[in-house]
Amino acid sequence: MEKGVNKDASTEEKIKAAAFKIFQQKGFAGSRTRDIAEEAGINLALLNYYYRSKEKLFKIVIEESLGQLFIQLQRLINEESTSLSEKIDKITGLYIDLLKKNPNLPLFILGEIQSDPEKFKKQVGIPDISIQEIVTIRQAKEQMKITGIENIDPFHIIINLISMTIFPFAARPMIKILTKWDDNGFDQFIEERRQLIPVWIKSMLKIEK
Amino acid sequence: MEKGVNKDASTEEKIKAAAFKIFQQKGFAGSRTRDIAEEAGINLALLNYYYRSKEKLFKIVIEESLGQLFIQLQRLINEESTSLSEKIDKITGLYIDLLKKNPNLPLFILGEIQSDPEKFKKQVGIPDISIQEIVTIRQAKEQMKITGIENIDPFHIIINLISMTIFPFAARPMIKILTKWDDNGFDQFIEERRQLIPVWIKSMLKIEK
DNA sequence: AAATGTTTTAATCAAATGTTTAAAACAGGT
DNA sequence: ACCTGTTTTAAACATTTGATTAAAACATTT
Repeated sequence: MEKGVNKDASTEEKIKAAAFKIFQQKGFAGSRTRDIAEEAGINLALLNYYYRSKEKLFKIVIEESLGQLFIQLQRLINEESTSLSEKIDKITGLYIDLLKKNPNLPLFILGEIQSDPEKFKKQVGIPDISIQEIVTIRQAKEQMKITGIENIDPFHIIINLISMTIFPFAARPMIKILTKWDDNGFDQFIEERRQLIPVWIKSMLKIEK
Repeated sequence: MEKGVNKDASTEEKIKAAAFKIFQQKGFAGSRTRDIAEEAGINLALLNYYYRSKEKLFKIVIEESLGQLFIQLQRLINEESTSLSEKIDKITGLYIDLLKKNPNLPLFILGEIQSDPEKFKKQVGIPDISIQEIVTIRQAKEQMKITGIENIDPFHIIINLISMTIFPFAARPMIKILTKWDDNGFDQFIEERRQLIPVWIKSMLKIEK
């Protein structure tokens, strides 16, 4: 076997997948390396053998989590051929698709930032994608020559889109408790929102103050 | 001194206040009893002397945190004299006022639910206040005899109100990183939203699908 | 099959951390 | 001044937990 390269990827992957799951569920401080090892079905020492330390493993999980979220987003926003209206549809859909696969992701990311903003800043290069989002909408605003929203910072609209899309996932456990829905009920609720959110956002762009 | 009653409330309060701060910032697992003791400026053993255990102290913090959030809300919603429009203004304002004082609160609560929903269910009686919110809007919907939203579950509107109000606080550290705002800039942003959110919500109630 | 490099395991270490203990300091009543 | 109950402190305890070690198991090459 080639030296030092192909170290049986399956074990390495198993650990990372387990770390993803546990970290997202419990956060960094709440996750024990033993839990991750057990979840991965491997010996505890292997975790350090492959990833050196809990911190390093965590950093990888954070980076890949954010990567999932931001890279796709960037690609979408930069498509110059698509209209603003279409972009709103697509961004909403993109978020929802991603979050349906990783419903714990938003709270995980936001929680870790809150618990230690400095560490986060160091570990992750600040993504300037969201800033591009602002630029996009700002341009579009002019393009559409809408009167009456001149005084509303388009950043509000972006935050609204993101809030209405992401927040229900962050609040999912609480919503499930309150409404007594099962996974299916929640899913249906989200699918309704997939259609509704773009309508609301577009109407906001037309509202005169 | 009277026996067993007035146990120098100041110490007990100091511990609780410190616990509030640390728990909300770091979460349960991320908080060390030593941190709390230091923050409170008291000897470590006093924490157990007054509150028996970290768990018990945590439970108190959770309960009072939720209390702040829900009790006021309930009072407001039950005011039969105020119109729906006014209620929307007031609920938005109430949330914002509360969150300006405790910006870490939403992420703290939601994060703890995510990390262990069962523990949370046990520790806190499920608040049925939010359900009343639903009822309120449902009634109002009929009152207003709005056509066209017959097929939109008013729960969506409530979630939108809550999302647009709470989420920016949950994302506050990230927003501050992205926009490079200081506390003041963020504050101004929120004050704009205090006025804007009710407008958006009311317009949603009028949108035909 | 011997040698060499890689992966896995069981056992152990050292530090962190929630909790307890025993004694001291303090306050109020007699 | 003494007693009694309360509050505070320093030290210690026991467990948890991230990390390491040394040896075993496995695979590949020669």
